[in-house]
Amino acid sequence: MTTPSSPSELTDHVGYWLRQVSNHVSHAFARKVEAHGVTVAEWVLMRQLLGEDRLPPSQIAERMGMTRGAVTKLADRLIAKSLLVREADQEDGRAQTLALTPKGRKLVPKLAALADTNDAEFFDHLAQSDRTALLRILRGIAEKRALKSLPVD
Amino acid sequence: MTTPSSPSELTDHVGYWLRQVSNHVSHAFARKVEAHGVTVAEWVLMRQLLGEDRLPPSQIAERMGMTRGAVTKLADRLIAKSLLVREADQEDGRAQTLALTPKGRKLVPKLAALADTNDAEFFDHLAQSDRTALLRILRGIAEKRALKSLPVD
DNA sequence: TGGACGTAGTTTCCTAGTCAACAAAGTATG
DNA sequence: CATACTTTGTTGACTAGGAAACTACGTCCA
Repeated sequence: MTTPSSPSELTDHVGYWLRQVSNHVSHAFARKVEAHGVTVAEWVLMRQLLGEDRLPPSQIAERMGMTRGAVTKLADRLIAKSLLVREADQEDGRAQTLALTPKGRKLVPKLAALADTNDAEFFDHLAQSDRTALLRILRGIAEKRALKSLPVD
Repeated sequence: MTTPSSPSELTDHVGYWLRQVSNHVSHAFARKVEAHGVTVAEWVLMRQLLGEDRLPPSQIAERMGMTRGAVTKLADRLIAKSLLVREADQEDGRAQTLALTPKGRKLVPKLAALADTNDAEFFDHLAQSDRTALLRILRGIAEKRALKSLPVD
């Protein structure tokens, strides 16, 4: 070839569009929850705890795909907002455990409603079949990845 | 209802899986390009410039969905690595213009190859129809958003 | 033509992560 | 049972980006 055969366009990649849309969605959601004084990461952490009632930070870090250091600081912020409590584990002297405060527990459903709204805003206009396909494909990829071990990020 | 009717699960939301997969993909790509001493954002900026030869930072900011401040710093880093040059615009005394150095121009195709690899790694296993559908759906959403104006993020 | 306004880019301050070093506690082994 | 290794969580140094203040230049118009 005489011309250097131009490299693939950014927009040729599925990953490009994925990031584009994902950032949009997350950003829009961030704007919604900030009215309640929390961030997306804070919401995700709180949501984890609603199911479990109490979890060690290490578990949360793993589920959220963050480092333990990040969870420490994230928890600090939530504690400062009185949405979370940190208690020493009785059995293991190293371990801590995180749990929602009543205030925190009360806030989660409101945030969940915002999450529903946000999701609807971006995906409800899709044909039912597309919605289903999208979810199936994404879950498939996520699962495939999870098997290949590695921090979820 | 007697029970507080549990709020929707995180995993009910398309947005959740989108973020999950998007973060995976970007993170994997980040690990690949860091071998060449650049970040994903740096790659995207450089890729923009390959097509255009020279662009004002404001344009780049808009295309990348970043603030102009962020582009200033991003450009600073690339300049420090001798991959980019910043020159004052002749016509407009306020304006600057960014362009790849020869070194930068030489690097882009290598990074593009990594982007191809990365994309293949995550999406090539999909059925052709799923791949097409995914791309179509994502583009559709991105486009719909773009129309609703707003910074791409 | 000079003053108000708009625009381009930079800078400062702040937030939220990572990574790596660490302390404290648990576990396993010679 | 003492000592090495592992694991839990925290901390500090650093990075990347956003928001808003700021500078410098351009444009408009009375």
